[in-house]
Amino acid sequence: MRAKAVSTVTNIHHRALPVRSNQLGALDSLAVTMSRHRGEEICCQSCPALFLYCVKSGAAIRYVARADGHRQIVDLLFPGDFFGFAAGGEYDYTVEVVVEGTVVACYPRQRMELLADADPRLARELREATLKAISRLQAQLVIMGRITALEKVGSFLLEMAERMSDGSSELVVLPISRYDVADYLALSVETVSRALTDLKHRGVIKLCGTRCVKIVDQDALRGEPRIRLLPVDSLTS
Amino acid sequence: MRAKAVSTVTNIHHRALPVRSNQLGALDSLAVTMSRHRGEEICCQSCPALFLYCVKSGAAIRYVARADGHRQIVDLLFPGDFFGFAAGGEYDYTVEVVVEGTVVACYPRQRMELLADADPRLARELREATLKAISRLQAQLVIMGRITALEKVGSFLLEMAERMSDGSSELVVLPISRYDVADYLALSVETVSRALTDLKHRGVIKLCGTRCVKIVDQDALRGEPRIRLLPVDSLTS
DNA sequence: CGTATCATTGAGCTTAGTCAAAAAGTGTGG
DNA sequence: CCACACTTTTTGACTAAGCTCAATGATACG
Repeated sequence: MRAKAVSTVTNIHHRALPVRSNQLGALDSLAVTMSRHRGEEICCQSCPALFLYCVKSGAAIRYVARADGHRQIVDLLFPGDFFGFAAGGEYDYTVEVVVEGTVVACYPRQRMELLADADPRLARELREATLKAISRLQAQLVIMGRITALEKVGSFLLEMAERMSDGSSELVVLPISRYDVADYLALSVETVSRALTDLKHRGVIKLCGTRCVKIVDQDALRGEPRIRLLPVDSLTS
Repeated sequence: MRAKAVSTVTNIHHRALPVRSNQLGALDSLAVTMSRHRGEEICCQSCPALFLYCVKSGAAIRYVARADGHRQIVDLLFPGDFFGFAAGGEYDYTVEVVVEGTVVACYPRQRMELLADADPRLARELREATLKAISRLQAQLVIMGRITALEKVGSFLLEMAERMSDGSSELVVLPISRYDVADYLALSVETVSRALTDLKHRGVIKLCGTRCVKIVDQDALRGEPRIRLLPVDSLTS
């Protein structure tokens, strides 16, 4: 519930760079790649939506700031993830880099739209990226719908495991702080911390360093059988 | 938390119908319009995503069913709203009609994509519809991030006021039951009910029939100053 | 008019938020 | 390399918001 401070430096690289040609090959000509420091904003709420972006390396969070100071993180952005979509003329969210040296590709919207008109292949790729953004949002919405904090944190870890270490690697390195997790899951920092230690005590996960989680019992996390907090006993550590 | 039963009848109209040519004029030729009964499914989780849809009249809910029986409603669909987007080959949600006689336009995805390749105008309209879907999801995510039940229900009412009676009309007719609202906001039915009566007691809204809400104090609902439940006093009704 | 669904209300209990403080990292500069 | 400051994380105690169970009213529908 506590907001974070933000600095605003710039550091642009005007080269075509070693962008692993994942998607949007058709867009590479338009791309301006830049590297940002931790805490810097890529785009911010109420600013004209001039660019579409794609994370090339590192990580960023996308959040909506409310008047009461609350910050709801609505998306976590990892390499390959696009952001910068806007229904109106301006962004209704802020994107902030959370990993030092995060690299982002920027595509000027106007020119991109024009290109898309002429190039169906590009238009399709664009659609594909948009659909993935929708998927992320829906997945997050489902997590938010979970009842207990333990379930929320559990499914969060699973999601991270899927998205980060692309595969079934059970080792998850969290790129964001407990505060960020809290603002992502709409929980308090304390509850996030407690949920993690609780999961550790249950033997569902192992904590190898504060930001490193090893998933031991994946089924327990997926566990639909309503996971609740503090079973009064079963503290094995 | 209680799931709802579902019937499955069909009732298709193969005519171009009085579809108010809002968007996707370019798509009308592909449209198959159909009318559905309350409780019927338009598309369902794990089914091949063959169509894109647009609500023409009535209302529908889009939800994700979890293994534990919990149903998380992720989107409310009103006239003009598109749905049926899918990142993979199949839907990862179910759409169910909640208003008797809801009319939906169906667009075969394959043919639509082909048409979009040739017609940039259509492609743009499609993108526009997708962006609106993203907006709805994000808005919902922000509501879900609210802390108290009163805030959730409050912002829900505001959202409904904006989307339904397109304008600043303070009279909102809820097309969905308290159960649906509960599954939409991840609250229990009882809490939703209590929140509404609480808002009524505070004089923020008026209830003219169970499904009809008149918003009296819009600012109080928007009220970022943390709204909490049961102030111990101030029961004026 | 009866039945089923929907909505409201009450009582008790549990979870998670809040306040507070300690502990563990992290980074900086002497 | 260590001391110091700062941030992040964890833990504890307390409180209260919301869930559960249960029952009653209201509505809709056949």
